[in-house]
Amino acid sequence: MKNKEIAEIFDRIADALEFKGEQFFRVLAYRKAARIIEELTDDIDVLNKQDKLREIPGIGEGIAKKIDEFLKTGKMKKLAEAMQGISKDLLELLNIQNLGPKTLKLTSDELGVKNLKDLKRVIEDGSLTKLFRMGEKKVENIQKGIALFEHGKARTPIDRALEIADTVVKYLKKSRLIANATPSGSLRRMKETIGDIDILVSGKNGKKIVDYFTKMPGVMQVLASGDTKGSVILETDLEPIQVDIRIVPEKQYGAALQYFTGSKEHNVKIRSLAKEKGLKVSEYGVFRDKKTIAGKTEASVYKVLGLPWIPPEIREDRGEIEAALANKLPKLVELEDIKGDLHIHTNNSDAVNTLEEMVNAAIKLSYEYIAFADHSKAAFYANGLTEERLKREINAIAKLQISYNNIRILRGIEVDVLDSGKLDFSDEILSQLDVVVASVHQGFKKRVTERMCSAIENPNVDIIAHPTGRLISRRPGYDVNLEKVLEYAKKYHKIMEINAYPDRLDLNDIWTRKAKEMGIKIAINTDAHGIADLEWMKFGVSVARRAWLEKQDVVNTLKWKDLKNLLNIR
DNA sequence: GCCGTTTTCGGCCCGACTGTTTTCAGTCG
Repeated sequence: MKNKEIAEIFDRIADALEFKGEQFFRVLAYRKAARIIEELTDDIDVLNKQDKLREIPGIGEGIAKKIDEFLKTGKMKKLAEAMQGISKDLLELLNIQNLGPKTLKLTSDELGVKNLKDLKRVIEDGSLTKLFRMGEKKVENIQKGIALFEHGKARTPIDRALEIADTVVKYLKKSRLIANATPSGSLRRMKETIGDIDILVSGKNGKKIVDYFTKMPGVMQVLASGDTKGSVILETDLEPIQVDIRIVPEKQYGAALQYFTGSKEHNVKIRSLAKEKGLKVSEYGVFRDKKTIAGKTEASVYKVLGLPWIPPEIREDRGEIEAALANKLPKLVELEDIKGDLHIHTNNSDAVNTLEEMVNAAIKLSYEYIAFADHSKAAFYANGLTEERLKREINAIAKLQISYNNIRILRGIEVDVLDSGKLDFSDEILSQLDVVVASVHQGFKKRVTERMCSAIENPNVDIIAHPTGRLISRRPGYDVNLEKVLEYAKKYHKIMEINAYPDRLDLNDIWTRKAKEMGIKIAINTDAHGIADLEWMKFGVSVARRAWLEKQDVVNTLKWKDLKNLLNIR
């Protein structure tokens, strides 16, 4: 698929045009196109051949033509034209905080800056300070931006970000000045990784609150501190992270929460919808002329626009506003709907807890069932089970089940899909199990699509685990044609997994939604290697919610007797 | 560049903070 490549080209064009001072909205159009194409699950080449590109909102005549040009010739004239006289190295510098397109253009025109090295040089020799509207402070801020840029501003995984946000909220709430504090932004939308942590605060004395905030333990640097806004870089035991707070009066909390939760794209659409109705939406409320007509609660903001409240997880401008207008919002699956976990490890392979300890932990979560899926023998690095040890585990589970009548303990395996495409255990053994979870753990570049498809064809296989194998910010995932794998899953009625391990979250939101649209059932599993990991279920549910999944799309929301039928368990 | 039951032209979300200025431009979210 050329989707990613094309999205990157449009982003590059947007950068170049922005740098050159092209009309803001034209730049925006390219950025929007890039985002849409990046999120597309269909092959752009196929869409183009079917002449369907123009049906996608945000892709018009101009962009469609450029895509066609690129797919046919491998080139795009517009890119070469936009890049005329500038280099990739120069545009990279736009990622430096406090250095925007205007300033970069000026340094390039006046001082001949072409790359990071040049930029550092003009700071060193003092020539940057001499530019129009440039002063010492601005240069200092650009230097700080460079430091962050060089450090590589990594995005923080959702689980870590939640912990940090929790610490900040606790600190804030200790102050009497503060009535309320809520994590918002991408954190509230439960994106898989978080850039900055945004926290909305209500209280009366903004200035004092910001002061208190910037004095929090661990603050390395204060980026901004005004009457209603504060921004700091916070030291953590991993990477430093930016934390922003925004202070509003109690009666504007809903409007501010709506605004601060985003996404930006969602808000742009909400605000333009308001405009059509002669209203104005800002973080201070919804206004008709100068009169406030909503804003105390988030629901009130949506209501005056004629919309039901929209759950934060789907506020990405991926059709949620249109669905809300048509009163067709999904009733999203919730953590409380989950009745079991179908992918759990024990100390029989590479995990820390025993069968019984895991069973007891599952009972505490009020689960009706759990399935043990230890590794198979090919996963020797994970102390995978041999046939003999699997048999022993099966017997142990049978024994355990006798003393636990309030939970069903399912006999399963996470069986490796071998390089040949065969499974690591014979059909005879697999057929004795309640749940077979198949996954690829090796040979990431060896015909992964074909191997997965042949695993799906095996009648003993129930679930395909972590279908792309990606590890967030660490490993891109297998070389796999997911579209084809999903088609097979659909054909053979197999279940696809959302692996809730925070570094995996695999399938992701976009592909899970695609799977749902194809009518494929999903299992949300933690892949727990210890009791504490069972809590990861909430991250998996968040992915499901971001993918618009409803309770009936997720197999482990089923009652035991229904799951039993689905899996044909004796 | 995209888009359209007010438009095929003229809009396109809205505001805070900072630094460098004497009223505003640039950056960010």
